[in-house]
Amino acid sequence: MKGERTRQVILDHAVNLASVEGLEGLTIGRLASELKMSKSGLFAHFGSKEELQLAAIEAASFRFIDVVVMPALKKPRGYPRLVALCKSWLNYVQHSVFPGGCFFAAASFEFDGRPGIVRDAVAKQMSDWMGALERAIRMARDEGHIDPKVEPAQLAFELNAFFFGANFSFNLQHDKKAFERAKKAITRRLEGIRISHAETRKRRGS
Amino acid sequence: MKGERTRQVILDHAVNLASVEGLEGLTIGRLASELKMSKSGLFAHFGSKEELQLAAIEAASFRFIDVVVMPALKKPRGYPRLVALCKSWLNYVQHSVFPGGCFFAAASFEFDGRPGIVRDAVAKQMSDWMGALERAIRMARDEGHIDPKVEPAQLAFELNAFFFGANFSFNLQHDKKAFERAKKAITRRLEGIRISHAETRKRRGS
DNA sequence: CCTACCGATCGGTAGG
DNA sequence: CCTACCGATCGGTAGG
Repeated sequence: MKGERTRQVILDHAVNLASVEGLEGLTIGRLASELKMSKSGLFAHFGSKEELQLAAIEAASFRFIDVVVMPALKKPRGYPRLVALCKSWLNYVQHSVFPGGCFFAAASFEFDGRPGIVRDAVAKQMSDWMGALERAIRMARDEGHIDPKVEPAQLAFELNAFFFGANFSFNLQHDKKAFERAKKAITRRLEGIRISHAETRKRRGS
Repeated sequence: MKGERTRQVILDHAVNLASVEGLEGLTIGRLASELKMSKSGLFAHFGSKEELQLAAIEAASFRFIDVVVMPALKKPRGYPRLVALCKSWLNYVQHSVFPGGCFFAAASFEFDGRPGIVRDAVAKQMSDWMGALERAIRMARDEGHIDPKVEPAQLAFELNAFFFGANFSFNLQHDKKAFERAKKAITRRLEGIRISHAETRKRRGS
């Protein structure tokens, strides 16, 4: 129906605006005027600013999954998928999928000092993402592609830190070497724990 | 004089408030009511919200230098000072020197998608900090404490990413292992490029 | 989805 | 440093 389509148009714009102005800086008045709607007409779709924020977080997560996670899932599980996930994250920031930089990095640092259900929703999205990253690492380990002593949560922490670092260097510092640096850091870390094909076969005893 | 003292009290509070609510979320009205001053009396110290934001950034930088940079400078240049800098950064977040988490990490992600002089001031503070980190690395290299092939800017990028990662895990995720993870990541990276005392003497030909 | 409105708060000013 | 304001905008409501 039409109401649902309008809602999607609103949310798409809300997500872009929030990535620049923050989830608190996102205002119903500005959103309405940019979309040439009345404030109350737009407001009626959500019922409160908090609901709008929660809906924006959900919409941003769909976009993130679409652009970062899904393409990587086409790669075979193990080392190739893990590398694909890292590459598509860096691409996602490089192509400014959200105009103000990574929506979730911004939201994480905006809400990390405040309580509330918006913060909880941001934290949930981030731990879902860290969980996905961890699973990709665990699979690579179970496939015998990386050192079995690797702790998935530790490596996920480090990779995510490099992603945040790339987002920071690129968007705040406008450093052209941001992605080169992040790639170098990630590659060194992953190559350091990689097990060669020959070694993988040997370990499997095949 | 008394005006200057009042100004410091205001800025001290402004910095704390901004670390939680963001530099845009910092409002003159709330600041005034928490300090039991009139809005206009407080306002007169700065002349505009933008000037208040710039003054808060400067005050935050003094606090940061005091707590993170100065103590590390007491250590001998080279590897010990580099390690001290990393440790005091993690301590700084662990002890919540700013109640809402690292002021500069928050400000970086808040302003990374917007133009203006506040953004420029945040970017300047961050590149000053990255510069200090780079210098500490370069000294360690020049002292023969770490592999001469290390690129200071690359390593500074990586260490800073781990700091942001620790801030994220600790403040948003309330992960008790945040600092353990960051320490492990930093230690592995630094130990990997470290040159032993014996080796340092040999390379110097002494 | 709209117009018309509400009280509260925003940054900022006048005048002292 | 204050009181007393200003226009603009905030989130939200009434009624259609």
